[in-house]
Amino acid sequence: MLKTNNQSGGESLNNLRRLSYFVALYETGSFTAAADKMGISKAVVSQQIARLESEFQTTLLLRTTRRIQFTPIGESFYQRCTKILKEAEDAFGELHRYNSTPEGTLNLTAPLDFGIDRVVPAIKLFTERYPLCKVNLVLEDCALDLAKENLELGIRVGWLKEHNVQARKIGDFKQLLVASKAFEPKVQELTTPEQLAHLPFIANTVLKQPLDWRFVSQFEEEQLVAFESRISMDKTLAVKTALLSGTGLSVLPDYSVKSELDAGTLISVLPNWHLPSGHVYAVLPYARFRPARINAFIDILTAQV
Amino acid sequence: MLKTNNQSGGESLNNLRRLSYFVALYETGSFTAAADKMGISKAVVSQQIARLESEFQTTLLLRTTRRIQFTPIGESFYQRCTKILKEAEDAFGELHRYNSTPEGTLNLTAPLDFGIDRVVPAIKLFTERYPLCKVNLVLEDCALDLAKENLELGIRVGWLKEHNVQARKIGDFKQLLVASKAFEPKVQELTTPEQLAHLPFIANTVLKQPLDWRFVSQFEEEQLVAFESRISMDKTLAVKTALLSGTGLSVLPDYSVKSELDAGTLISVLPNWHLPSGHVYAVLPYARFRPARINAFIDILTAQV
DNA sequence: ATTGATTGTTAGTTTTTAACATACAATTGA
DNA sequence: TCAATTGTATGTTAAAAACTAACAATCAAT
Repeated sequence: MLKTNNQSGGESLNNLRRLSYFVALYETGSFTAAADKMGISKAVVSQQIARLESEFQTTLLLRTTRRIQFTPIGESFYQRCTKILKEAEDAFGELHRYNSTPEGTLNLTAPLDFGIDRVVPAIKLFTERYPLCKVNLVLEDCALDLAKENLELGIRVGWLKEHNVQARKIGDFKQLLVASKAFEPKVQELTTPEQLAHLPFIANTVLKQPLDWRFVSQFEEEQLVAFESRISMDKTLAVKTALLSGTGLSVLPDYSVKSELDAGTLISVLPNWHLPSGHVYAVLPYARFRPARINAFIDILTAQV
Repeated sequence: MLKTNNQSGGESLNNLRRLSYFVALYETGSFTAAADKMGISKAVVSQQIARLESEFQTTLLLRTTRRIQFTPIGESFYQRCTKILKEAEDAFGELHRYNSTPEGTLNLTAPLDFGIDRVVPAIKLFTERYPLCKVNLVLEDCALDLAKENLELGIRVGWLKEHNVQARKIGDFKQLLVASKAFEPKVQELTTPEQLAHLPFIANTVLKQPLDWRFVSQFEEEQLVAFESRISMDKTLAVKTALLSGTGLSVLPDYSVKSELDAGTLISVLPNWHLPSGHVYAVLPYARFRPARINAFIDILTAQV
């Protein structure tokens, strides 16, 4: 078997221990004190630091028997090491806390429509399962700054644009062309998207391109349709209300119209032609500590989506 | 000896190796492929991941013989782990690069006065020692946003206010009350700072409180003096020029007036009373890769300060 | 100047950990 | 159903990392 070690740091990358020793050494300022702090013998600290230096052919600190002095590269290395250790602690801490009981107030944000259709039911389950938890939900279609708004969790639907956050995909959704049952006679015999262009279309301005849609048939056939609309609105829920009253056609996410399709008050138009699907993401701020309630809630929401 | 393990992550914190295995497993999606990638046998990957899970009593992934599926906590743990590994690689990479030849253009910023007095000479040495390096110095008294301005290094004098940067102290400075030699007769016989209040004082508005100064005598005696000034300016160099022409007294950093004090064109007023001293910092953006030239320059500058 | 305590390093030994090779059971696609 | 491939379990070997104890270098106090 060919050995292909992709770790660019070389062998030493394997030893987080040495980083801890080095950090302890820096923070105590003495080999003896560092050894005490780590609960090992000072010989080990000396040996491991020496190995660290020899492997990289670098002097991290100058030693006299009475005092140690860090070189600039030693200082710099320390800065990076503490950061790494803190993050490693956090990562393990999260694993550790994960099984502990969630408590406290979960602050989260979600888009209006997805929030109402999916997050609210998840919140119900969440508060039932975890009696010590409260929830504060901020419903906004725009992507709020999590750090600034003091939010622990954001749900994003569609396509991610943010940086400075960690994102995890928690589900997918389809986009469906739907209309009220009243339109059934008009659309029943349609076979291709081209024939739709003249029908009354409601533009959902939450989307970047509310009028241009790419349809793909079950046979991979592609058709671009540019709708014209005399009505546009900036909330998906408002569009749905308009559709229900028979105002026209529009594209809505599946989670938003599932119950109406089941009940038959809305119908799927050209069900054999598919529109681009999107994803649902949980975004998390780069926070040091992540309370158990956050993962607990994501688990519940993921199971629902 | 009492074992006081301060590492909150427990024993597992010591094993960065397991993190690499877990990351490889996640990224390849198979134990066999992960083992190949790491150049070890698949038995090791299986064992180490299992140990990771058992130590934290957490399920990171669900295995079937044909497919593995990560749990939400597994996803979350992966996100943190990749970040940690990238940073560890960078830290070791910096050690590794440190001994390589600096090259490229060093982009840095420094305050006007400190820049001219200290950084410019360091640049001379730097470019002499490293012929492959160029330097672009931005002299600004305000703390520029390193990331935004595409700067690799910032020198900050006084007191740090920034976040989102790494800072290293590279020196100290004293603040000195000085005046032109012409003032010598007037100030020679003064003994306490109180007696200074009526002398003409030039306010350096780079400082937050240019007029209020706390003097401490060699006997730890403390005196607060509130100067009044009819002249204020916002550049330390301009203040010095004004002082040299005998306009009045002011407080200047030691590095700025060393040569004038040596030459006798400026004199130290009440040399037995000390003003608060400050520090010089090198601040670095949180960048992944840090070229060798940066540490090389800091080394030279530190030796100078 | 000498002592004495304390520091960091070194050497030899023991313990712990991780690696390997192999065999095994489970699942899936043909 | 069969063959191939997956992840796991086992016993063994190799390599770290730990300890103890002795050592040389330094500083403070006499």
